[in-house]
Amino acid sequence: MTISDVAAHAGVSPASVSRVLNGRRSVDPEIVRRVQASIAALGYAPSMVARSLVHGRNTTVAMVVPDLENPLFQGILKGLSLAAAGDGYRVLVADTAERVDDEETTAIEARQRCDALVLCAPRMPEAGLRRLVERVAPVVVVNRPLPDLDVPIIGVDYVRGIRDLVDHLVGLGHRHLAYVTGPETSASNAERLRGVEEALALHPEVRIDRIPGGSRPEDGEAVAIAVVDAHRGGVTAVIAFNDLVALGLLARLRELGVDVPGELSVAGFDDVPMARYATPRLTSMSVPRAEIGAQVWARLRTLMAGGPVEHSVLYRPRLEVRESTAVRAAAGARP
Amino acid sequence: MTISDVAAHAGVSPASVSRVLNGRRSVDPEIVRRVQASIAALGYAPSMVARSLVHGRNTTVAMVVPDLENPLFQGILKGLSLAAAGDGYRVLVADTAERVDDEETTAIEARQRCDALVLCAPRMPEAGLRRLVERVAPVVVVNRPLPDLDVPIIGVDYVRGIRDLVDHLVGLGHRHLAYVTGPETSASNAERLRGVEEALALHPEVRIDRIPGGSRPEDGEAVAIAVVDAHRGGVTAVIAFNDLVALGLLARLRELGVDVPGELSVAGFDDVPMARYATPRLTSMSVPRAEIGAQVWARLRTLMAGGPVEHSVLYRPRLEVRESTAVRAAAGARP
DNA sequence: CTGTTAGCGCTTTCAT
DNA sequence: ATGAAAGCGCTAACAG
Repeated sequence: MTISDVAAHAGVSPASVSRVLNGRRSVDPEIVRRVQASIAALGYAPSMVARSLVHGRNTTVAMVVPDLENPLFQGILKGLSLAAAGDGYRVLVADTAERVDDEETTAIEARQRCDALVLCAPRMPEAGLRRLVERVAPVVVVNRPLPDLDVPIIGVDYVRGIRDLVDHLVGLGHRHLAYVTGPETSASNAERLRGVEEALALHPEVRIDRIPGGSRPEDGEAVAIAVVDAHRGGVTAVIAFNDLVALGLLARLRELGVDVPGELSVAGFDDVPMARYATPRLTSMSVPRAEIGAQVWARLRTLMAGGPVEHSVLYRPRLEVRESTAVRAAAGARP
Repeated sequence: MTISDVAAHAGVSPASVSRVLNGRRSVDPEIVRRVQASIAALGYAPSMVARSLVHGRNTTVAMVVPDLENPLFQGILKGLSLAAAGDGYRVLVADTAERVDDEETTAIEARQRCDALVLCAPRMPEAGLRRLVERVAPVVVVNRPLPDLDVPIIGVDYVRGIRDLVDHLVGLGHRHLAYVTGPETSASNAERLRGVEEALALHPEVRIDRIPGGSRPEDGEAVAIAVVDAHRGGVTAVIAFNDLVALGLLARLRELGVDVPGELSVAGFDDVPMARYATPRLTSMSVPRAEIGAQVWARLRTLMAGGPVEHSVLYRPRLEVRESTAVRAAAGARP
């Protein structure tokens, strides 16, 4: 069923059908009527593919993520998807299932199907990422600083976020903290660690231990024993790599009989939707997921329109104080 | 940059380039070498769109969901996306942002861009859904029973799930339960209500009140007061529409000083990833999200290959007993 | 205002 | 084994 069938049925030329389809105003109302009738009668639907070939674009963009189950990417995807839809674009998702080795191939393949690409690749080695980025333009990168590269980057200021979080904890009287690290190769973990360093420099009286963790709730549970040990060693507040880890940690700490925040304060990062329903409600650094998605779209759209590489943006996470962090108990207050 | 440019550069015909590109074996090794060299030299990448036009397919399928932030759809999307990727297909997502009125248009539009469609439309009126389904084939429907319609349906047996959950609670000694309802128009809420009815018929000694709720954590929080009232009225166990509601409810109940499961048992539905990290860990009915996505893909693939409408499947939720449900306290045990 | 014509970039007979 | 040529379904000049 093609545009010619409709044309034949309506007794006009394919061009006229095309005009009607595209709402060109310079068409005799009578023809418009006939064409529309034929379209309805035949149940015709235009081929977006053919149209794409002519126009040289898809009105589809791809987003590559390491894991669709991560609330951070979900939120960004949602924001991107909604913003793009506002301009008639759709989003194709490519989940690399955390397989860093497949990321480049996947990204290139996804890009070929679409007009532009959004890259979330927190673990890809920087050199490879740089090479890739040059190859798949127009592209916007999420959460990866790439100095001197001509690409819009929408990110989160993890360094500052961690500093602010440490400030909060220090303000509550804590002097001996612990940071449960994320995945070794995670770029945002590296930034958080820089945040830790900067906080240390700013607060000479403070100590921050590192406890190897991960990025999922299971990792948070697994690290609970180590956290308890650290607590025995004097740690009174712990910052988890992200909320998922914090939530897992919280669950396990409760089972281990640790009172949060009475004995130990716990904070997360990302402010996932569930953070505020945890027990106790989790203090976290909020990240504007949907807004990031929308900004990604804005950059992408400009790029696709042949516009300049717009300014990158770094969102400063906002502290959401809830119940899981509290003033340090007076020394010796613990039974 | 087209295939002809490569052909010119390599001094062969476009047809030969195409053959090389598609790995046809009947090509002189020397030509293969030259073409590959030219491709590399020119940095040529084939146009998937042109290829799609010729082949009449996209190798892309669309999935329409009411809300990308819902863990149920996220899991299905992930499963679908991975399974499809295994066959070289990608998934395009269309989030209708819960606007039921836009669903039909969105679905049709998304379908036009892709080779097939996955429809998650829990609130669309059945008549409209039936009409839509006929229009967008090949299509697979998720979580909506559509008797007598020639469409594969992958769903969850909510009726049975609720019955099993009630059985669990009754087995723990509870006789007066409450069900916090989901959205009025939700098809799966209707099924859960049927489950409630059947359970009632099976357990004449049991009573199940209905408390108007919703589908999100906020709804769970909002309904907490009503739940406490019901508890005063004798209810000892409550089933929430889903885990999100249960989690919100749990958080609020704790603040209201209600001991779960000591005074009141609480159960959810869906077994979202966070359920097992709640306080107390939430008893729930587990639903195989990723598996549903994979099955959806299997059906879709058969359909696209011109195969028959394969059998629909209904997954029976599995009871995950955790800490939030317990034996009913002896009468009068409450202080 | 409408129809004719020439592609968009690729694959695929069909000859050679 | 290779090339020429005819489309896939649509849009956009360009005539008329």
